[in-house]
Amino acid sequence: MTVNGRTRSRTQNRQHRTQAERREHTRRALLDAALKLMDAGESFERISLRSVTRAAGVVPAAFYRHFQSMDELGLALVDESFRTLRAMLREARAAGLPTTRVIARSVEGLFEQVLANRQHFALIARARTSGGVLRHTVNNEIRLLTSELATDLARFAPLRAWTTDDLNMLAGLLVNTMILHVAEILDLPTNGGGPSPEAVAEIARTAEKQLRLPLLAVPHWRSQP
Amino acid sequence: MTVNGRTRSRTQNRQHRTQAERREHTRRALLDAALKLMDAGESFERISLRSVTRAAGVVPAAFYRHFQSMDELGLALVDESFRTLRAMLREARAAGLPTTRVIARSVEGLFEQVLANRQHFALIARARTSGGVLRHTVNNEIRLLTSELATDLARFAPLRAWTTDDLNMLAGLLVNTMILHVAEILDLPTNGGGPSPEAVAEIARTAEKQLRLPLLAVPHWRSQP
DNA sequence: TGTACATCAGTGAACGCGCGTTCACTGATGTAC
DNA sequence: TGTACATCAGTGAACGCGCGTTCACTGATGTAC
Repeated sequence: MTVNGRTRSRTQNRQHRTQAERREHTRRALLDAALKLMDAGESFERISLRSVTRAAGVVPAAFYRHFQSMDELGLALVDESFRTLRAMLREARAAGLPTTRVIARSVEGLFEQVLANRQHFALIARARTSGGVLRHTVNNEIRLLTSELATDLARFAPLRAWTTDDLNMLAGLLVNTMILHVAEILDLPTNGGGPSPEAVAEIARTAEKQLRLPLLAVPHWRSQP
Repeated sequence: MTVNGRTRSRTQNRQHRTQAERREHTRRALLDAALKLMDAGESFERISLRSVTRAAGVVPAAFYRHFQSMDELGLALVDESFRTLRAMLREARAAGLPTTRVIARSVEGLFEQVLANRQHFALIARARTSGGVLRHTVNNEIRLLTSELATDLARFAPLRAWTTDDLNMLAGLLVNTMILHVAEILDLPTNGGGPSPEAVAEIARTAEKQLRLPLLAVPHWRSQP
């Protein structure tokens, strides 16, 4: 590959013919570069604009053709990540509610999705306690998901008499528990391809128990304002 | 105050006569400066060595008389913070276990301590999901506290038949829940002195319910290996 | 279809800045006699 | 107690580096005729 060849392929963004395609290609490269750096263990705050453009194979100044700042890129990533998560939840709801082993199946399904979308979930898990704009956005999204879960829960017979407040309390407990275990999954050492299935199964077992325990108490809880 | 006077007071570290006192004074100033910066919202990773020395009123090079790196200072802070937390827990245990309103009292006590030691708890809460050395240290300490709680729980009659695994599962659920709410307390807007008592009480109410619910299920749980 | 001009994604060089780290130094405290 | 020397916490200047941001530019794609 000649110097000339390399230069041409960079400025032309290879196989993309139209400007719109080139533009989208670079934008994606920037987003993916940031996700890759986060997945490699860096917290979003620590990632520099220059390291993103470097990983995307583009000059630093090119960044500004797509985002005004790293914060803006971060918000785009949060958006994208929650779109992944919501799509997953929508599918899970559409599939109907199996009455047997609901909990075990849900945990399995979530963990599968987490491993299939490592980068998006790592962003959410990491940004949740970071400084800056991302933290608030992520926490708001999580609050939203929690109250959606509360609405779902309200449909179950044993929970119909519960106050909204108590439903949110229960949903919050379940969501928080799952977030912890998702973070654990993402922290697992990953020797080529993913963490060991045994380690994942171990975490899944604990997660299932921690979900089952509070639900077991439902019939004995007296919900009052 | 003359230029001469200012210079003298800086090099002499004011009222400290012995070298040991001077040394300790500066070390404390560095630790406190880092805590102050974290309490102000920065994540530990983002705090620069120079900003710490600046806030401590000392020249950057002086830092190295006390710590080899920011990581070393961070570990000293984690140590200190968990010493605070452990002291609190030890006291709570020594005070005996009130049989009525255990949960409400525990939550109140913890939240009081959190507000009295904002900086130490903010460090723990923030470092838990940061990158770098601090995260592992903090998570190990939390795992340790969790298994200590499991040991305590084993003394209660309804839990005597539980497996160690299940006790740890329960303790993990309780600890994780409390960590979430401690983080919420620390996130509350603080208008001079501390967050509004109403906001704290609201979080306390949710926390109490989220602890009470799984405990309510204890008599109905069949613990088996 | 062919030509002349406009658009604009990406370039490359430059800037000033705060960073971590080094070093020889200063001057107050500590110590041996 | 007084003196001479050692120790060492903190100084101040300097370094090279990666950072975010700016700018005039280049050259391929898009468009009007």
